[in-house]
Amino acid sequence: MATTGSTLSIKVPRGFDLPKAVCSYGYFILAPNRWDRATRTLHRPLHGRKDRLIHTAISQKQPDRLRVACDKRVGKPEAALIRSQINRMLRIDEDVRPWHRLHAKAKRVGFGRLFRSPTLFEDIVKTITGCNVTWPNTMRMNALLCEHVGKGGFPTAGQLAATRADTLKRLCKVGYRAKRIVLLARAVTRGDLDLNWFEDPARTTDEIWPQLLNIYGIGEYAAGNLCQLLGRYDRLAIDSETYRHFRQAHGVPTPTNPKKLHKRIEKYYARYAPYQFLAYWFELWQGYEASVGDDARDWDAAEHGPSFTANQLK
DNA sequence: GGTAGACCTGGACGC
DNA sequence: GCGTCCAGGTCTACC
Repeated sequence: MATTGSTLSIKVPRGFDLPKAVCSYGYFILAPNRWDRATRTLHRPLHGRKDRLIHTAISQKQPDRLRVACDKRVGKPEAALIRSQINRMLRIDEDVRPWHRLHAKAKRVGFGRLFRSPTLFEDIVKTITGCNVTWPNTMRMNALLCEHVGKGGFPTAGQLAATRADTLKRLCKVGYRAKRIVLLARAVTRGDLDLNWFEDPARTTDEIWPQLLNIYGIGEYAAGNLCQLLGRYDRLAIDSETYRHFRQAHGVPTPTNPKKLHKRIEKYYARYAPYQFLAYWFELWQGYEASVGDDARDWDAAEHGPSFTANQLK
């Protein structure tokens, strides 16, 4: 880190644990995030004023605050931008107490904050790159998006809107997803799709759900995943991996009709309402850790990344 | 409303 | 080395 940079401090609530907040959802493995397991530091380029890239190193030396080392000098307005993005990624402001009252085991191990991206736009693109593809391929697409379009950071909507779908397909190997990503980026930059609308806590999940499905390329699984990324855990994101997990964890035989299993899964997790997704993800994540044989905080992206796929865990 | 096929890529496998 | 098949979620055309 250059000596000409700035260091910021972010206050965190009691019990906040940076490694647990980071290593809680697969997106922490995706570029441009980089988790240094030896130093328990998250390295992440963020966008400052006028979209300039600021490389940050986020660590927790004290229980009540995070230390953010920036490679550039940042003024007050830019520091606020950086803080707000880190706040979103780590869900620092989210109140996990109601969830912990409902799930004693999750409380005991400090599980409750799921890692996400600094912007909803990035979360949507990451969700699209996670659909209909194995996890190592998702890792590759995100790395190539950052390398070829984002100039090292995650591409902004403006950068992606200015890219042709053919170019994206060729350089970033995103396949048919290229058109979906470019259309999304152009809708955002034109103002046709207001992402702030989705972040408004006053909206109900029932209001948000059909609007998510209206986004080209977002189906039921992706919409469910985006709901949890928006802090709404009352919808599940059911995919082939959910089926695999539920069958294994709950001793359910492979059904002849997947729709019946779908309903059974929804019925089972309804007991944790409105935190169905957290309850599901808690089970799944513990299963991953048991399978890998390591605490998620000690995972290495290259070594453990390929484990995140139903086929590998059968 | 339900369903089959296309969309892409990387990896596994057989030859 | 080449061809074929498979996994993965969403969209579209068709019945």
